[in-house]
Amino acid sequence: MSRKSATDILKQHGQRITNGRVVLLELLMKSPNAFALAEIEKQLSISVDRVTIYRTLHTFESIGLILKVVDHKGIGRYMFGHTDHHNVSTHPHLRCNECGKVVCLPCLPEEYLAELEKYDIGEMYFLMEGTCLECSTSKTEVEEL
Amino acid sequence: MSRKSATDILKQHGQRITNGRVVLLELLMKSPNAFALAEIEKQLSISVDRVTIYRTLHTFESIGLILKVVDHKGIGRYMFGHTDHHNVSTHPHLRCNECGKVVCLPCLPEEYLAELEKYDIGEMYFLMEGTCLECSTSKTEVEEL
DNA sequence: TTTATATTTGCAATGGTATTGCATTAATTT
DNA sequence: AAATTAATGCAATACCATTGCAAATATAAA
Repeated sequence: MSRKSATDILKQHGQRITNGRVVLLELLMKSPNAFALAEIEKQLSISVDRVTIYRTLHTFESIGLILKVVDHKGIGRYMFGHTDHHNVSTHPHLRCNECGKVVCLPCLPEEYLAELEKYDIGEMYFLMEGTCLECSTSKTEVEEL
Repeated sequence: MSRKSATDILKQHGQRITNGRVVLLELLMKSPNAFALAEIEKQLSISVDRVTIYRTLHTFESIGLILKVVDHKGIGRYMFGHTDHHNVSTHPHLRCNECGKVVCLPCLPEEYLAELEKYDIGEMYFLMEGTCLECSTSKTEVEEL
């Protein structure tokens, strides 16, 4: 019942297995962070060209493996998963400024979503930047010392 | 009971009155569009340097005259007003792909906002891109011809 | 009205993210 | 192992945005 390996997932989607792709997908899979390209480059265990990373991210996005969001500075961030709905409509996210993780927020109420149906929405950005519960707890503890 | 002029607004905020600032603010005031810099440059009646426009927009934003949002391509867009709450928390927006206008969506339900208070939210992006009611109505009419 | 001041402007240069073209390399198919 | 097809790396480029600095301009003070 262990999670599928990056390799298996790639095969399943008809992707070629290369070091770069596997390593990149593994990185994205092992953390709920929303990585910017610069962060990915630093954290990859092998050296992969910027361009290749971008192209691979686009591919992963197009086959629904990862979700791209644009943060408030206009920088693209990529995270594994979060693609269980065909869009993110009912599934807003919070990106934590402390730890970088992206946590899922509760779904918007049905009545509210019904309102939105009128608008033929293509792209939806419901990304917030704040402090996740974990980080705000540990901050409080430090302050109390 | 007519709306205040751009000049008056600027004075009221202790801003110096220059052609560029007045013309820029007038442009933003006369339309509910969320302008990107390229669009502003095209539509200004006088020539103003890119850098000056950016700096002026930042100033306007810092004094609460305009709101900046980042669209799904990572491009900054600026719109007059929409700053009646100290942030946009309860006040999501829809940017229309047809006409470029930004319309305000209904506030999020109280219960939902209460959920969000836990997260110490700094930035909130609830910007959608879709079709506003006006445009989707006129589209339907054309299709029906 | 003139002078002093503080802010705003424009230009040039720079930073940073993202993309395109193309020849090379590598993975899969036969 | 050869043929085929896809992925990679490099260099160049496109775009959005920002910084530094000297010149210009708006306001305040004399």
